[in-house]
Amino acid sequence: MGRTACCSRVGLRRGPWTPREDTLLVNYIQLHGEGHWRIVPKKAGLLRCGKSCRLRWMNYLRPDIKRGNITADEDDLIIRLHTLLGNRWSLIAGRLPGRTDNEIKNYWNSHLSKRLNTNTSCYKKSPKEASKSCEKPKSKIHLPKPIRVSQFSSTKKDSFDGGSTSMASGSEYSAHGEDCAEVFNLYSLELGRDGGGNKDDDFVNNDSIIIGKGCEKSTSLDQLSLGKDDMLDKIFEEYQQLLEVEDHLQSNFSFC
DNA sequence: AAGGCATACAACCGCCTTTCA
DNA sequence: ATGAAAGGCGGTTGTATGCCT
Repeated sequence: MGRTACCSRVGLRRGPWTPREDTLLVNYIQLHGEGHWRIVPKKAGLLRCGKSCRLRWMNYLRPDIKRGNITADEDDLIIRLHTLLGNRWSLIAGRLPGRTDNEIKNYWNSHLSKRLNTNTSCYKKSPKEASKSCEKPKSKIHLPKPIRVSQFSSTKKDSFDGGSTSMASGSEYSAHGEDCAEVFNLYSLELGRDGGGNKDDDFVNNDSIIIGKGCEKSTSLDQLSLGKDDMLDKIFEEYQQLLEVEDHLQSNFSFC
């Protein structure tokens, strides 16, 4: 509370990272793993704040980051997920292996938001009707901010387990637990069949929420550490579910 | 060729949540 | 129970690059 930004301390470098700094950071993390970002710069010999190191690693240096253009499939998935989840980039990124929240956020801001703003056509409406009543395509079904559930959130210890996938695994937790339940609640709200009672109660307390195949709230470590293929399968299944639910929503609501 | 403008994206900021002593 | 530290997230900014006139 009321702390100054760590990067504002005098003597610390800011701005673009040099290749040498990247190398120092990568070498350090390969040796010691992620986490304890506060001490990373000191130990790695960097004149950066810990937060800056974390950001650089998460958004740029991690070996599992997929670089290059967003594919059409990813593009489509981002749009659909954004429709359901809003600006919750980390959740969206959790469903796009190798993509970072920052990258998706940038992509959205520079490409998709403009594209969608100019595309005022309405779902399944005649051009006539659309031009009459559509101001904007419905793209927001926002929930209150989700509560982080400690059961699923990785602890500081967890994040220091030496893996290169701390962030990714955290996202996987989300992808298969927390936000699935959340999306389920969201679907329930939209479909007018509240899962019963306070959705936050469900979200937090109901250990047996079943979203459908491939999206159950699970607490098993085995399930949390899914293999890459399993993860991709699950993502694909969830994608299909999103499509189905979206179709359902479209047939139940008039969007404009 | 040069200047202005638009775009893309890396990086920073500030706030919130979680953890732990 | 409480407060500080650390991690995480979304919004915003700064700058490099490309395109257009």
